[in-house]
Amino acid sequence: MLDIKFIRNNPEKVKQGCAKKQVKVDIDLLLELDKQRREIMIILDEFRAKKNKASKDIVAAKDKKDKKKIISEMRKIDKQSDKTKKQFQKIEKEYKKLMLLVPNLPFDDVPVGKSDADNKVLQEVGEKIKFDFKNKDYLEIAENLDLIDIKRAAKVSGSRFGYLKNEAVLLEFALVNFVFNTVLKKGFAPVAPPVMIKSEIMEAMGYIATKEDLAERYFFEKDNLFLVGTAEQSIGPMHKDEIFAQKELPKRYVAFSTCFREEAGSYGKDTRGILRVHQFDKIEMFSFCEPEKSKEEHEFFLNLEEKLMKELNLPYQVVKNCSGDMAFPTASQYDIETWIPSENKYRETHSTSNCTDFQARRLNIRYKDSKTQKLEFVHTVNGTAFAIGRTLIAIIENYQQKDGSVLIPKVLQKYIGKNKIG
RNA sequence: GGAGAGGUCGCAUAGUGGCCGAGUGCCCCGUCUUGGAAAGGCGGUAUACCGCAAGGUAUCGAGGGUUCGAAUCCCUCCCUCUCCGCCA
Repeated sequence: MLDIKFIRNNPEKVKQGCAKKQVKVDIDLLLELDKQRREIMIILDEFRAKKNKASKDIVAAKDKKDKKKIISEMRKIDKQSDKTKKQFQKIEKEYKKLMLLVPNLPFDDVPVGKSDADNKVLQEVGEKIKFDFKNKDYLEIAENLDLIDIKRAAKVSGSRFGYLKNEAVLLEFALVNFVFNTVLKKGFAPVAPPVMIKSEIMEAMGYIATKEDLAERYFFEKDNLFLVGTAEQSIGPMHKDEIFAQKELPKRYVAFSTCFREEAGSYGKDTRGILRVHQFDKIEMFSFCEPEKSKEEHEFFLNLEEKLMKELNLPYQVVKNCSGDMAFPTASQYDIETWIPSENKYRETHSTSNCTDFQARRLNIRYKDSKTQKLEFVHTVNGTAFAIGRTLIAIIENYQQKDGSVLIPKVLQKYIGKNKIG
């Protein structure tokens, strides 16, 4: 949520920001509703002030006749104020609805663009392996080594599901341990969060504002619960309605969770294997920090992601997402794309976002400035440590050997107790 | 799933229709005392919105209702706890 005062003072900037983000929302209507609701609010406050005063007069009045007189007057006023109240509630409801449709605005340095095609590559890191044999794609290797079973998953769950088996599972837990050992030193608290969250929480996190977003989510109507698409959606609201002391910040979490995505808008896209599935496990980092430090924290997250990638020795590129490819609550975003030899291209494996105070405002998460003693909204930053499925794909493809086996990345070997699969 | 109890200002509690935005204790902050501290004394201590301001309004889990007036009464929902059942 944006600050209505900011929208009032910078309507053109907000409109431009929405346009850059490819979000259609009627800012003029919003401002008109805002104006109306404030006008009515003043009238309503006057009614209430009158009523409050009358209440005191009733108590103070000694004479019964006086009391009756005041009470009958108040009955009349009540009818008017009820009308005003109804009017106010109607406008307020529309106003709030519209407010929720306004996305976070991109920073000025975010490249303007429509889709991921307009993202800007910042740098390529690591050397793409040149195979001296005909390299295979990960699924073929994984099926040969009995690491991934799509066929049986289709039988049991349908398309876009997969069983991980044998060393793939060991690799998953190795990655989890590797990440935890790395980031716990940086002050992250580990969390295994709920993966079902209330609809109002999903809304506050800014992930069901658009039709596309909504279509992407799994929802249990009878329980009013959404399945999370990322642990971010469960970690952010942990501190809803809370106030941090300044010294507690940055408050960092690293969460392991399963993630659920409908992939409704991707029919026919990446239908093979486990690249794009309805369910996958992911380790996600999240931070609540001071407003002035969120850019720094965002860079820190990107650096951590790169550090993890470098330790796995996987070639990747860093991408600065364009305005149209950023999520609704995001002001600035980087993706890391990892080299997939069989496709001869980089594929998205990581994403880190600075959501500024957009989520904190909706969730009412603040901190007390130790100098001014004032309450301010925190900023939230999130980032992928590893999306397990896609990381497995990258490992299998980049570490494959001529004989069909797969080497295990050095930093993971100690968790598995061997250096090779197959 | 069945039966019951309950949700008040950071915490603990008081408060059963007007004297309650709300008392008390603890915590915290300031201050006095001290070489310094503890103890003690005194004072302070919610947030949001509207307004240039004075000030006004709202908030006792959430939302509705009754009433001139609701923390207090009624309804719905959410959450917590206890016992029973089921269960990893």
